[in-house]
Amino acid sequence: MAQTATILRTGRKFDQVLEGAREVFLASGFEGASVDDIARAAGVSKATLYSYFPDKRLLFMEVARVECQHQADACLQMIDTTAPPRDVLKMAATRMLGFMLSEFGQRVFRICVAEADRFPDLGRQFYETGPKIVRERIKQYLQDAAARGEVRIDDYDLAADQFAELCKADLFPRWVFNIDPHFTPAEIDRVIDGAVETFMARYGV
Amino acid sequence: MAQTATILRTGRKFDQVLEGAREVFLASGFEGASVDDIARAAGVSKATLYSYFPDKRLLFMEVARVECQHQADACLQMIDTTAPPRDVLKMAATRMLGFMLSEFGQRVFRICVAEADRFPDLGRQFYETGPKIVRERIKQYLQDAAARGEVRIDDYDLAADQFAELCKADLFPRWVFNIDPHFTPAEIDRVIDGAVETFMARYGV
DNA sequence: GAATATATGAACCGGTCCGTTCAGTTTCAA
DNA sequence: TTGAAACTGAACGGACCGGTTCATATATTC
Repeated sequence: MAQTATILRTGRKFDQVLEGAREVFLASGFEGASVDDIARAAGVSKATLYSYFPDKRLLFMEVARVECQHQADACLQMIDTTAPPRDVLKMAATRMLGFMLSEFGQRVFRICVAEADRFPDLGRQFYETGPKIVRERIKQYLQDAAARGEVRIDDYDLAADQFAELCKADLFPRWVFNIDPHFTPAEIDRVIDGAVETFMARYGV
Repeated sequence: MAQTATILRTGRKFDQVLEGAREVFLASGFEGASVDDIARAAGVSKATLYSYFPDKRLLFMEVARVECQHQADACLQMIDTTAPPRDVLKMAATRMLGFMLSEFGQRVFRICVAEADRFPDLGRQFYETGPKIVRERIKQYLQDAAARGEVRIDDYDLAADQFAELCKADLFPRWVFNIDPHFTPAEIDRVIDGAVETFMARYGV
């Protein structure tokens, strides 16, 4: 009979399995990770693993779900939005790049892109629990700042997207294409300052 | 004895093999493409395929090499750089996005990201035969325009990178995260015009 | 301490895939 | 026409992988 293909959350070693899967999936992607590897990394027998998760795919989706949830939680801590625009933007840029350039952020991005065919919702889920939240925050801040007369913007959506993209100048191609994926603080500051400067040149009062 | 592991280019069906491999690799990536699929797509027996290429990996690398070469050739046709900056930038943006948003450009990008571990040089090769060439062209143009007093720029590298990133605002996240990867000309124009406007607000005289 | 739930590990199955082999066929040039 | 080079198709070995099974062992609960 068709057993309900859901996830069993009770049991002593559920968290071990999830943590091992997280580790191996992040390191090797979906296809590259074998279930035996995951069981070994989790310190658990394969039979135990399969007693919790009906198949590899659902295990992967659960790992992705939890990671996206963590990301969303981390995004909730925000910045002092009463400071001058240049300072707020600089803080926001620093935070965004901090995540984007982290080992973890890069791995997640790679997996989202690589598994886009196999898991069409993965990218969406990742975007909505991360970039989208940040984008909405920046947009909200820009609207408030405009009300205070600190900036003048016609298209808030585009402005927020532009700022996010400006922060990736130079850095993003370098790491995504594996050219020189090692950044000094000076290099990052150069990009952030340049992004703020360009953004304010267009939208500052 | 150790046969030299090089590629045999003579033979009637060499091009067929390469074309079949191109088709299947672009559609399915490296791991997703089976050698049997490629042989079938090429209309060639697997034995023939292996008489030309010592293994799947080298076949993939040769396909990537040829594609990157084509990309480099396509980049050589450039734009009328005597026009006003706004027009030149708009043309350049249209060309860049035309490639980036094309089915082919998107597939290549996905494969570069997905196979970054297996083929560390792939991303570099792709970058140097495409984005880098465009970047150098834009940089050169900006220097010429600055000499003509049309723009005022301190960091040409950063300016070129910023412009390229500005062109991706909104569009890039939407397709890379599979959110709404269908763009109307109006949406593209909005981004391009916004990119030119922001760029010129910062660097225009 | 007995009963029950949970975990083990090793073997196993069906499947896919890469790469090889080989006897037989087609192509092509001399 | 003849002979060598290129090609075919089908099969095969060996490796890996996802998922299952089961007899045994360990932990928990009453």
